[in-house]
Amino acid sequence: MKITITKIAEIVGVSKATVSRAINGSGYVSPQTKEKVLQVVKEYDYVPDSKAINLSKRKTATIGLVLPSTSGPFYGEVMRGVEVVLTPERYFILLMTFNVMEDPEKVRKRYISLVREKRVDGIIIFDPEADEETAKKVAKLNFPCVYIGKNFNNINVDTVSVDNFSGSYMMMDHLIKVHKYKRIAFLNGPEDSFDSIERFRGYRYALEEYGIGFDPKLVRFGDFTRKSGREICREFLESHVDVIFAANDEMALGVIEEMQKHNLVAGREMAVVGFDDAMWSQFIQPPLTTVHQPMYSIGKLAARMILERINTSDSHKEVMKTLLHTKLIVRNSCGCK
Amino acid sequence: MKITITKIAEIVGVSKATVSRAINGSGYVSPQTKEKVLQVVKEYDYVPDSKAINLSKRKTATIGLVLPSTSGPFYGEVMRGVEVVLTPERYFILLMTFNVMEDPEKVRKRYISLVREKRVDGIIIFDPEADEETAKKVAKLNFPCVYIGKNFNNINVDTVSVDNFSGSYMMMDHLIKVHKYKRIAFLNGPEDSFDSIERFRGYRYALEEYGIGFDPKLVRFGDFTRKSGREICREFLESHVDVIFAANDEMALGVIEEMQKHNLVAGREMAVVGFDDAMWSQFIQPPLTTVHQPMYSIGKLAARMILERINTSDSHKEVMKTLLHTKLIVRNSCGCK
DNA sequence: CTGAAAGCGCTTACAG
DNA sequence: CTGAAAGCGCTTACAG
Repeated sequence: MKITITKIAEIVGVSKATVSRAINGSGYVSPQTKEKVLQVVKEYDYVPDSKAINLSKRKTATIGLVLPSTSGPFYGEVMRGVEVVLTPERYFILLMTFNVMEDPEKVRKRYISLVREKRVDGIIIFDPEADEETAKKVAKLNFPCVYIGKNFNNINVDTVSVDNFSGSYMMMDHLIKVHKYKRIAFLNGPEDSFDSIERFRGYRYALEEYGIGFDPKLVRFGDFTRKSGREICREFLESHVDVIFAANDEMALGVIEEMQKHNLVAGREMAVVGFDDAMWSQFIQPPLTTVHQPMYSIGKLAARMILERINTSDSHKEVMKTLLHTKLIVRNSCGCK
Repeated sequence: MKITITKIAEIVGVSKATVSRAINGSGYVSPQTKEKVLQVVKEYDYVPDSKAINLSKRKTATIGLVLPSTSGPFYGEVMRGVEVVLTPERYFILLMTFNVMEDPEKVRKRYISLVREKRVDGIIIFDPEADEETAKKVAKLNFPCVYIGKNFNNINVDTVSVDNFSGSYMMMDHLIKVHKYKRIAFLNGPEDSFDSIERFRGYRYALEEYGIGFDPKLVRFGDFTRKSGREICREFLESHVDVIFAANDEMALGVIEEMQKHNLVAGREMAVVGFDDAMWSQFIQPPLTTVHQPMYSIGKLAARMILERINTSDSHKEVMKTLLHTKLIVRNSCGCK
């Protein structure tokens, strides 16, 4: 036998409205009535049904969080950041990832439904492969939403991402100023990856800045996997470069592994650096010099932006495009001791 | 101006009931009416509000998932397993972790509220530190729920966990049979950890089985951290043991690091093995021999059990206590090449 | 095959 | 300070 607010009201001998007010501390209730109500509530162990509250209040107190996967190097940090700001505000997190369905487009449809069905009050989307088409659809929903990792410049949607350009530049700065490297190879990521493009831009910019000629022969496209790191490493082995700057840690790891196979050690015969500061990057031999991405901060910021959107009724505040700084992590693979 | 089922009904010129039936494919609707309805639905881009559906159907189509943290070594795998079975069944996942609040008891209250408020249809709880008190409370709710990693034997709640005992035994079997080690130190976890207890039990059992005397001096309690691995390693350095079997990978890593400091390499001067198969355990030097826990399978199984509970109305099926097998991962730190 | 009506379990103006 | 009533936006017997 289910116990509802109606029942409590009957037992106490007041109206549902009063019970509601007593429980929520909203509106006036005489201390005596309030006490009586609260006592019966406790006695019957009554807890309001959130489904009814949600419908009545037209909100769900939950935020959707879409991630590329759960097991990746830093998605956990994003989650943590999101949680840290959302939990104290009494929001719940609805998780959705790409690591389940074959077709990413299905996931995109699914996260769009999430908001169209009003199952969440806002949504944080980390979808590195999202196309502008999708982003436009999302923007059109006119709903609290922030994209992580893509700053769709010409689309009217909030974003928070990392300054890949300056991160890459900082790394180059270290390689050139501290190590005096000249022949710096760049192991790029996929051509259409926004991150890759920015990191490559940082590479080129630094080259120019320091008056080192850009040599297209020193650039190769990989696909962010360890395997492509290995393969491309082989190609570079003969061309006598000072350092391979891989656009992510996975590929850097591949390079290091390939070198080991040839009895070469990274940081001695040739330096190797990465980007991401993956969890394991400090554990490999030699520990990897890389660029740390502030995933935790990203999560926190994204969550704050969502709350901001939810709480400001002015449905047309200007779009927020935020950029966070990276941090250079110097370990040993660059040649430092 | 919000578009609801009532509006659609008006436009088409039928009742809400019919619209509902047409959309959901429930009950009879003439093909003509159905088509008309669906067309207007499309035209106005109507999507039913899930909050209303939830209330009306008295369910939420979401499952709570409680995890110790998001960034840990294998929680991502649990999530993935859970998602893989829940997503095709059209369930959503509400995530809650311990990595946010100072006080774990608060989180426990929070996840209990989750079900009391009926915000979810079922809940999967991975809470290694949960006491019996909490488990009893949860059991009393009489609600689809499964605990991961604790098999509260005398409590009426579904559980799925890993067979730590046999995992530990397998490791011992390898150390003794393959490597002929005799002086096997055990670096235990916290005394009150259920996992530790079982792993220690496997250790002792194997010793007995192989007629190796149990030497209490070869057992130390750590706290599952890298730091305690380092500290305890020092104590063992003089006592000339063949191998240190750490109750988890973190501590094994600590041991290896401490050895390095003394210019000792794990697997040569002294073997070191762990338990967990943490993400990075294959990357460290030497790669760690350890016991793999099937976290992905655990996630899948837990999710299946929840669905089972939800779908069988017989509210009193017998309690399910499942145990999954671990797998020995032989790498090099045990002395294997 | 379709509609009127009750119901899901709350909240919240409004009136007193 | 409190209650009656409308409303949130659906679903689902029930009757026809």
